[in-house]
Amino acid sequence: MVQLKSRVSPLFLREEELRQAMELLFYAYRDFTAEPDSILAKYGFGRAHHRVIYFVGRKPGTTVGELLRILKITKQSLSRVLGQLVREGFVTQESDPRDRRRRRLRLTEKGAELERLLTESQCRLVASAYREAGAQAVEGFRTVLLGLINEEDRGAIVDAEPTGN
Amino acid sequence: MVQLKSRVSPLFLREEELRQAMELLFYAYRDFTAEPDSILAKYGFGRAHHRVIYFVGRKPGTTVGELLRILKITKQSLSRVLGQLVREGFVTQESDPRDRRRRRLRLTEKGAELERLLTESQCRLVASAYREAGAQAVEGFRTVLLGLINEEDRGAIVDAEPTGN
DNA sequence: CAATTTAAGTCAGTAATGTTGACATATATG
DNA sequence: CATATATGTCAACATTACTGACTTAAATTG
Repeated sequence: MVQLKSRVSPLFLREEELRQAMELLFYAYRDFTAEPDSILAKYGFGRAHHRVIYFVGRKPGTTVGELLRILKITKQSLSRVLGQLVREGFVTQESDPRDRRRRRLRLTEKGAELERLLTESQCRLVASAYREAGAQAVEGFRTVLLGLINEEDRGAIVDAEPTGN
Repeated sequence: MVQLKSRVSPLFLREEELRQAMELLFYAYRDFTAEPDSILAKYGFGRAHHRVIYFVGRKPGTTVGELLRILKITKQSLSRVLGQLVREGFVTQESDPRDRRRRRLRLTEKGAELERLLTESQCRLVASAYREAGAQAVEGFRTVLLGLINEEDRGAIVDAEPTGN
């Protein structure tokens, strides 16, 4: 089969390989978000809330502008979701003392709890895939995904060291 | 730094590693869908249309039920998008002669053209990431992503051989 | 200091994508 | 014939995103 196909079209395997990558990304993302989505639904939240909770938890003190650059959505879209999270006591805002235009965002204890719930769920999935795949595969996974990401953002991910403020 | 942190919490690197995976998936998916999204916008379509066009193009003769299992959305959600694609001449439906309840879906030439446009865009991105990463990394990428996917669906991706009907 | 830029927020309208629930039709199968 | 299956449809609604126009407060710059 494979021999026949590659004789007919030498590009077949290559295209097949690339299409497989696309499908893997689709299915993986679909399943990667399924459990968090169902947890969030219990809180009346959606995937957008998850992203805010995740990135604020990941880097406490993030500003609104930073979130906008990460999420690549409009200020108005973020505002709705962030406003809900603040009103419902999952996230706090406080002016940065050095530049009081900036609002530093942080999770409340309630917010941190939800963040843990969501992250633990995804950690289990990723940890299991990592274990099954092995360290070398994990390295390849990271390399390829990094290559899919906009160059400007690559640094932010690799460097990411939670500074604690 | 790393030494200090891993002394403080031996689980630090592990959790850090898992969080990095989550972020890689988020950023990669964000950037992976960006270009198709902007192409689709010119046609008045969105990501949902892309998925239908992609999977119908990938496996001509797919039925509605099969699409529903792949996309994991409701019949009503699919119907809206699929209906548009049929009405606007991107997809055709014809009853399966053996089981005339089933509608076999296929791309029209117009649909195939759009599919190529979208897939080529993503192919370029994936091919570039694959080239930079190397064959071994690609293998790891596939292994890990496969591990993130629901077991039931894993087979479908690996086996996937377009039968041409 | 005055003018400008930056960070954030707000109001209004619109669109895409998804959901539930109820029901209809055609076809296949036991 | 009764039932199950595949598909389609109507209606109402929620979430997430968008554009455009404007405001406020604070920092920066000439």
